[in-house]
Amino acid sequence: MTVTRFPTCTHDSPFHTTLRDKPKTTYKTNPTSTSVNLPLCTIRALVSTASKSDVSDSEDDVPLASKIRSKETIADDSGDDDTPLMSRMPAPAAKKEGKYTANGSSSTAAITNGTNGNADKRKKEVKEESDEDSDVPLAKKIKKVGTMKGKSIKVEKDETKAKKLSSIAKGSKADTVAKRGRKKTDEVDEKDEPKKRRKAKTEDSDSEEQPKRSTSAAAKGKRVAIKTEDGAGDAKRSRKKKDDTGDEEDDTFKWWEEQNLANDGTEKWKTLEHAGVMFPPPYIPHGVRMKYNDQEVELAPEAEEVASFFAALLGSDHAKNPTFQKNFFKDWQEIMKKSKSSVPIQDFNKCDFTPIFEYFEAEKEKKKSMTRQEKQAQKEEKTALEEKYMYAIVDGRKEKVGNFRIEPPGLFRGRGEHPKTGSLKKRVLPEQVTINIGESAKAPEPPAGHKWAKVINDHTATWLATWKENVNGSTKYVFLGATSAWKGQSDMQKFEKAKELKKHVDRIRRDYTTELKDKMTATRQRATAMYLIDRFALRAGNEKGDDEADTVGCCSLRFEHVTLEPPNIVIFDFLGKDSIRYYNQVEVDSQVFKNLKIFKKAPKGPGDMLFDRLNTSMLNKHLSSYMKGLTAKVFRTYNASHVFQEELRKIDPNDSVADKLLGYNRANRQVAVLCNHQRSVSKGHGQQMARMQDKIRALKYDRMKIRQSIMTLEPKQKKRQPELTEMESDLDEDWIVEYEKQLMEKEREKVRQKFEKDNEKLVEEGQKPLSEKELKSRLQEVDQKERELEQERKTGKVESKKGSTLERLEALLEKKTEKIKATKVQALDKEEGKETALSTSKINYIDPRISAAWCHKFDIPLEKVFNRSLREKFQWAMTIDEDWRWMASSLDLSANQLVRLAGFDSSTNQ
DNA sequence: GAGTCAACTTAGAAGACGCTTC
DNA sequence: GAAGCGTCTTCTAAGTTGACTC
Repeated sequence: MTVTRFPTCTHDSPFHTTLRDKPKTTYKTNPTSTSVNLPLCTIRALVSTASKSDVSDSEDDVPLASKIRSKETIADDSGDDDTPLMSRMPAPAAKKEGKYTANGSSSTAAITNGTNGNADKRKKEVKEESDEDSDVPLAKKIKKVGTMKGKSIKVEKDETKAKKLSSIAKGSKADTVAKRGRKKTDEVDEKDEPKKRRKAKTEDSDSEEQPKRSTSAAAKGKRVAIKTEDGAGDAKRSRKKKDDTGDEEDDTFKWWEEQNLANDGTEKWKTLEHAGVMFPPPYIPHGVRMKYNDQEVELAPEAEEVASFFAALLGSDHAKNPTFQKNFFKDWQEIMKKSKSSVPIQDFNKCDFTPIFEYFEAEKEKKKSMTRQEKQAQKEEKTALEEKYMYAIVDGRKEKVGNFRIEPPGLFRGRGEHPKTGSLKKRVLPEQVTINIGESAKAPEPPAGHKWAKVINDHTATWLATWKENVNGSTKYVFLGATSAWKGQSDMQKFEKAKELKKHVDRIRRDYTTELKDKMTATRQRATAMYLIDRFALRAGNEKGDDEADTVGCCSLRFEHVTLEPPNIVIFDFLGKDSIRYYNQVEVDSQVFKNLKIFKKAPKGPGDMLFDRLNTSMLNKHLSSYMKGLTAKVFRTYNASHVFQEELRKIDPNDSVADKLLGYNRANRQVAVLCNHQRSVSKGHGQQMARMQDKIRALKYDRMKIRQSIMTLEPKQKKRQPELTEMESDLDEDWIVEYEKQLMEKEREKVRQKFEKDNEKLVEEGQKPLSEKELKSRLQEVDQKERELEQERKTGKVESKKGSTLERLEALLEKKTEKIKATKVQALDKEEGKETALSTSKINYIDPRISAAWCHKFDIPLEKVFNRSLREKFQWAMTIDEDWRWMASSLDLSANQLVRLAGFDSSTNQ
């Protein structure tokens, strides 16, 4: 039995094999297999681990996974102090002794807390420097701060380089100065903190707001200090400078520079203006007749509209889904009852929607063939109609609205086995829509002849409009866009909360480990669930209704979702959010294994809840006793960001930018795998992979020929370099014969083309074209080459070109080997990435400040890791705190220290 | 404490867009 | 300039969480 784990992880990481809903047998494959058609788990493991050197060619025939494993073992044994959090989860004995404190954390703690050997000296230095700094005239300080603020990381590149050079020359003086500044602001922050608490208490008697205050204290404290110095607190709206990334100039409210952000969780705005929502255009009948029982049918416009919803999906998985078909047909018939069709439609199987489908296809083609100008005109027309809805004015600031369009009618595309998939989503009328707007603002006009359900002025809500959809009765909202202050603040608070968890996580782990053995079943269940959420990034798992898809999370796991294989292997196999399959085969703590065995014990059977004495609210209530606002969800954010930074630490600082980026993407991928973020495989993926595989084989063939040339030229090399005699993997006699045949065919084609081209040229120049005899002679040369190849195959001897030397051939061999490695990595990367979606983790789970700091540290242009949308969404992370960037540029901080300072390292746990 | 609901975040699919290659 | 492909954007489904009610 092979435990499927990520060989990359030097710890008992929560990485797992993640698979779509496919037959189980497909995945229970030996991960050490070398077959080209590697099982996904293996490929993932290979890619995530394979670095340039990992895809070592000299070990070509050794299973890659095995190679990686052995490497991993070495890494494991190295006693690396920087072992990530999860590996420091102690073995049971250590747990008993309460050895949860991270080993090797002293240096880290020292960096953060200033408690290492030189700490006192440093403290003194810092204090002196800090005092010194306090004498700097205010105007100068403002200037100093000002030059750092508001610039993109890339803009600062040269400045950073200069700083680095300067600090090398002056023994990191720049660094010391920067630290001095940080220390000073920290001190200010500390002094201010009790005041802030008092103020907060006065403002809000509800002490539950504490975490929000700590959030602002952590992140805004320094900002507050800076603000106090530069007196720019009233800069409600600052103009973003156009950076060299080509981004447009725009108005951005830099809320992260504000001192007094509305943070009490009640009032979100004082004034709010917007233009309401945009309704989809009314249906215009196309008049194309579908067929019923081979007969053309004339439908009333309402019925035609619904039929068209289905027709547009012909060929898709939805249209093939029997539940989808059934629900659509039922709702369509209801619509048809209201109007008359020329032929009564009773049986779905007799319906032929192809004519409508073809009509849509033709329309698509028409659109495609429009000229550039026509397309542009259409786009401008659309923008003109939408413009007024695109922005809202919140407290006098212009903010982008996210989804101002009312969802158009259509067929509900429920995922997985949603019982209501295919049901008709009816057209939303203004009478169903509630508008939320400021009292002083003019309420938007509803479409002519209509009125709004309600117009309200709820200052505690961040939605601009809401309505209820008819299929599931769920509430839909119009919110501001991701770049808005509301969303940004909420995002930042989320990451601050995750950072805060690091202060508590050791205690939480210690406690749940103890509670795994508790007498009370409910407590043991809770502890076991916490273990699973923490270790495998499972979602909380609310219970679901019968009218929803049967998906589960941790608390809602059932008997059949967990298989136990002694001594301590657990196989999870269930459908999670969006009906994405979660399959993971893991080793667990022996007590967890025992508990799961008990929770599955008879009379429980399929259909029974594993944690029958636990639910998400009980779990979250318990978690919040450790830290205000701590819920199951926070563990996902915490572990994702933590894993990400740990993976970044593995990147060699001396690597090229391209290699660093490869490392960055791999780190991102690890997080995506951890969180089970999947995507569907693109249509052409198989073909693309086959092409890449062909390319690798062709390169190996070339290398084989070079090796043979070396041995022919210098037979003694066989003894000196026995690997020269090794057969290339993936190449066999049959393949070589076929390949050479193809090669010669291509060669002949080239000769013919060249011959024709030569003749054309000659004719152009008024000369006599070459004779057919010449062509024949040239082709005979290819025939000769083919015979030589055959001979080489038989003898294994390859005559090298004139002037070839051993050195040259060896250089050529090395080059070819490098090329093979690079192509293999590329192929593995592609294969691994085929069903892993990186964007979800980047958008939602990884603290953008880690990326920003990393880019800054290694001079990587930010746009290489964040596209324009992300740069806008995460603006707060780029400019919020000088220290993040400053830390990144200081030379005496290692990459490891850097990421620790980014705040996601468990080794700083208290 | 179970049930319900509002309000928000997280998620993958699909469509749009733009770059590269032939 | 058409095709192929990857990336970005939009859309909306599907989660989580906390408040409220009984």
